[in-house]
Amino acid sequence: MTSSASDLKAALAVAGLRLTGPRLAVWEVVSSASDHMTADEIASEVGRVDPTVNRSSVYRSLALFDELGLMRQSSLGPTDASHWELAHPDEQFHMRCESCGSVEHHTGDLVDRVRDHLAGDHGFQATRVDLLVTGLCRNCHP
Amino acid sequence: MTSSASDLKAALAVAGLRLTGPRLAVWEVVSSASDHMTADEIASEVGRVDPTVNRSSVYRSLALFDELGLMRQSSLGPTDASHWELAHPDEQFHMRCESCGSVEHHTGDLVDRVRDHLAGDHGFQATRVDLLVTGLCRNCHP
DNA sequence: ATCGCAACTGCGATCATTTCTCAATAGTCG
DNA sequence: CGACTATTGAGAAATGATCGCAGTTGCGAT
Repeated sequence: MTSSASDLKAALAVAGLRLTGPRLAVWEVVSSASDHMTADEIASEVGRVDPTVNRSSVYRSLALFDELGLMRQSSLGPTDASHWELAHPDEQFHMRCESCGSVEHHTGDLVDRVRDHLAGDHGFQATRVDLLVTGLCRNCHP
Repeated sequence: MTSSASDLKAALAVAGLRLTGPRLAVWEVVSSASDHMTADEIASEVGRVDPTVNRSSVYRSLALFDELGLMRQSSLGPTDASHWELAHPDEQFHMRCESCGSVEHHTGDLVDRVRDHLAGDHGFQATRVDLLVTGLCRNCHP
């Protein structure tokens, strides 16, 4: 068991939950991915490692990890399937280029500044900021 | 025909498209709504006015209006159904209170500032900014 | 170790939302 | 009027996600 797996086990344990095969498989697939993945991609990859794992369990695991704050669900458009990635301590957002289709993950203080602005000016205490920017990336605009 | 309906007709005409019954009905329902609506709510309301209008046409009209920049599609969570509202010249974003469930539409320079920040620091030319903030509104947090 | 029980899973049905296909209809322009 | 094309209704189907249930299993307590 790798160290991140025992971390996962500990995180589950404090909530009275267990580290199971499906959950570990989902965790390993997502955490070893270089990019974010759709639930479907995750399910396929998990299925290659362990074909007995059911799709429902993948969804259940993802929802659980999201609830525990271990992963983050995001969407690249109202119609598209959700994407999943490990939660990052610095909140991040996505910039999608509508020309080349690339999706850049971006970390920075922008999200924090949005949060502060809302707290100050609007009395709104943000727990979660979902920001998706669509446009032309550096390589694609004139 | 109201003035906004003839504006709509003109906007369609420049694209070589027609103002039809279903399109007008969808337009009137959405533009007379005080809040944003789901496609399902729009379809129901359109159905009350004209029961012969098919659901598909509602979806088609909404997609068309979005493409023409007349309406705006947004989503309050990766799983939730899309919501539609008239496009607003000042871009706006949504603040959803996770306690009382209220959704506040907010207009302001925040979105523009995000846009400017990305253009300056990251060379990203944003055409669209989707911002959803979840948290506790003024009335619900301590 | 092994026991016991609640957490968890596989399975498959089911749901909700949205898109598709296609033949029929209807504006619009000459 | 006649042809051309946009548009529609109708319903099937694709997609993404969730649910209920009966059986299984992880893991702390014994």
